[in-house]
Amino acid sequence: MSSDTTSGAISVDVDEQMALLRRGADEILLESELRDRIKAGKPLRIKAGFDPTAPDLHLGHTVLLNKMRQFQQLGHQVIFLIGDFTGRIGDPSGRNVTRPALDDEAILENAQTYKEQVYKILDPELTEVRFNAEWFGPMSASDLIRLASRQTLARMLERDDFSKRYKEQQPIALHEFLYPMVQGYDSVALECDVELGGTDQKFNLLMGRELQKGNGQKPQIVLTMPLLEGLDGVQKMSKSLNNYVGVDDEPNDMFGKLMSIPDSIMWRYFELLSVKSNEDIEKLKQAAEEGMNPRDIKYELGLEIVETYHGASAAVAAKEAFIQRFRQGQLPEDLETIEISVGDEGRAIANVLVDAKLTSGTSESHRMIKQGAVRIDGEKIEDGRQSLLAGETIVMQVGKRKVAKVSLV
RNA sequence: GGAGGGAUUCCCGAGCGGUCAAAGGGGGCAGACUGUAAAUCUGCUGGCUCAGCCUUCGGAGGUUCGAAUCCUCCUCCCUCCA
Repeated sequence: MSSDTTSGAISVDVDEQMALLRRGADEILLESELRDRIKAGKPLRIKAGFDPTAPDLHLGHTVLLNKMRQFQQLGHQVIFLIGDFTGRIGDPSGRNVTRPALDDEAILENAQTYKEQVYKILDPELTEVRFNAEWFGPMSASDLIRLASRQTLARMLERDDFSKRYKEQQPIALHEFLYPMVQGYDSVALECDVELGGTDQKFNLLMGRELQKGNGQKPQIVLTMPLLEGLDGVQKMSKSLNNYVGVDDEPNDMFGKLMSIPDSIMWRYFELLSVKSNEDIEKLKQAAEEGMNPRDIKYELGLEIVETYHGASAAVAAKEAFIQRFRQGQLPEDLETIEISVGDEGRAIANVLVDAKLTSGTSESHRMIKQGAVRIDGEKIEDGRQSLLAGETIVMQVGKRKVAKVSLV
């Protein structure tokens, strides 16, 4: 990233800045305010808060980080706020039950993981990492009550999930009302110009505007980003749905997972995750219309993302490995040999498959064999009861994705 | 405190006392095809010493030749009334 950006002078044209910042955004409130502030030419203070609940990030989380990076590219100051204080409260957003609070140790640990991971995307020079316990820790009860006095019950119930729970007579703990106020107060403490968040955070982000107004500050601009769909292309990316690409995934795995997204959502991935310019993405779309294979467009996506987390050479290697493995049906190169003991009598194939962790049980082994998915040294196996004897080293495959080199002893 | 309803295989959700390893959907996996681990089509989806056997239907007992289906008690969840 080239940077004389810290000087405060921003050279990029206002329209161009707006086009980049608008990309993928769900809403900008108010867009005219953002334009005015950018036009003023001073670096803006951009905040995004992260609850230290997720031990590690997946690409869904990086949608926000990517938007933050764009602001940095344009020379603005980004604040990565770790909600260590608010993490103790638990965020009710989109939940219908009260979340458990985290303990101190977990918070510290998670915060550390964040710091390690985000600098793969953000420019450390232009990133301010803050913890909100900094100002809430010393806050007195009277300060907090004073803060709470600014809001009303009616205002709180404007929020969908609160009003829904209220109507359905579900419990809403009082402390949950504090969360939006506390988050909003973060913006006051940091004097933010812009706050980023997911669409589900809109209410909290708007609260920041109100509290800033009440404290004589210019209200922040709110920019919401959509939630990224997971590998299935439908549901939001999440660990529990197992449709995610983890920031720490191995290069080959990461590349492969990205290749498996439905073609229909690949542009969305570009829009929300890619560091490519709008023009470059436009060019790719053009090429697609002219008949470029969607697979090759996804290669571009995979290359870029693997490069971000593992470096350029790993990205190229991952792509090569993918082509060899799945397009040409070759075996992966760096296969480790595992030793499996078969005893004097030999051991049935169904069992060796389990020993090699290729199947989860002999029932599955037999099932796979019945379906024609099992090969040994390239030859299809018909009978799982057949015994393998010691002495040989063989390559066992189950389906296209599971392979093991096995030394029988 | 009172009155009802429910707990089923990864998830949702059917289930007449026998023909239920349990419908259907989702998810997952596999095969075919391909432009890719896209799309589409087909199949599989409790375990095992696998053409046979064994263990499942909240938990513990009971009735019966036989129970996911009937009875008793227990645990948890939901709805309504006070």
